[in-house]
Amino acid sequence: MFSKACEYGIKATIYIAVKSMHQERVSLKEIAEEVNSPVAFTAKILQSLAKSGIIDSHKGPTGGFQIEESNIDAIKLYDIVNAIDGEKIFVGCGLGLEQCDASQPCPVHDKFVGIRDNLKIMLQNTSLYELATGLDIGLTHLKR
Amino acid sequence: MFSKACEYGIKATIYIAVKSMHQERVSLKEIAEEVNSPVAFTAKILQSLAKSGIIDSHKGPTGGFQIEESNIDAIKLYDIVNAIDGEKIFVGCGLGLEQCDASQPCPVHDKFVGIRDNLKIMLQNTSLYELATGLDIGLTHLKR
DNA sequence: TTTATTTAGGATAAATTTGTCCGAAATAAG
DNA sequence: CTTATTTCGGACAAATTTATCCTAAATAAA
Ligand code: FES
Ligand code: FES
Repeated sequence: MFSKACEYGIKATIYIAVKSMHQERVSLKEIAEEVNSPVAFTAKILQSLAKSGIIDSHKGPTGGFQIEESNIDAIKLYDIVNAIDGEKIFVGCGLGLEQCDASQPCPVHDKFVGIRDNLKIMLQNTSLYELATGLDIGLTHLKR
Repeated sequence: MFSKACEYGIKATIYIAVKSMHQERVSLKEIAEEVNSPVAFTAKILQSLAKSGIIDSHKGPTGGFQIEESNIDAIKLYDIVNAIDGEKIFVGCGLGLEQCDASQPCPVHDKFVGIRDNLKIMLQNTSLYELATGLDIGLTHLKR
């Protein structure tokens, strides 16, 4: 469904959000530990999320990653997935035709579009805030 | 969403079904052309589908692939996806946790399970027969 | 029986994704 | 200013997926 990079990116962003809601910046190392992801690979992903403007990064001692608290509710799961995996999952043909086009549909078009749109809507309606809150109160988990 | 192998496999199977409904066997070469897929790679996929019992293969002149006509309605899209990509897409965690478990859920669990289950149900309810019929009457297309 | 045709299957290669390493740049603190 | 810490960014490596090549095996027909 999502790439590994995207899975790590989502988990990392949620963890950063939790810390940010407690006015704490968090280091790459801590993130990778909490999210159970390879450190250097996670660094790349966070770098790209920072460039996308979803998270903020600061170098040097006391540096690390954070998310402006006022943004946490506005950031949707959709934004993270779109930033890392791109929009292909939201607009691409289920059978890999170069273009998904209702006027020239593939055999699964009608049935696939519904699922694809539901996924998109779900991601657009899911805020980083609610995901972070669930984690913060111990309702959900980032590793097992 | 699906792997390339799965996309090719679905398209190939639908094409074979159409031909089988007209009592025709079809060669690898023809399939790859109609499906716009690499010949040798398609061969591997068809080989595995044959081993899974979804399609039948015959060697030699006049050989090729076919599907027993009485099975075309019983075969579901789910069977093809499951044979090629496995069940991970139907039971796996959206964030890649080793196990999707409602008693130890990841942050997206509740929202993800709905999408995942809808996909599964859709695939289970979609027969090869209806996909092949749509293609046969020119309503849908395997390439553009 | 010989030949032509077609799938089976193993080895290999290319492309992509995932993951590592290391020096550079920024920056906080002594 | 110096040092320690942390992210940045490029090069590189490993793993996986996608794709190719070639020979073997089966088999239909001359
Ligand atoms: S054309 Fe294939 S999903 Fe729309
Ligand atoms: S635990 Fe992640 S989807 Fe169920």
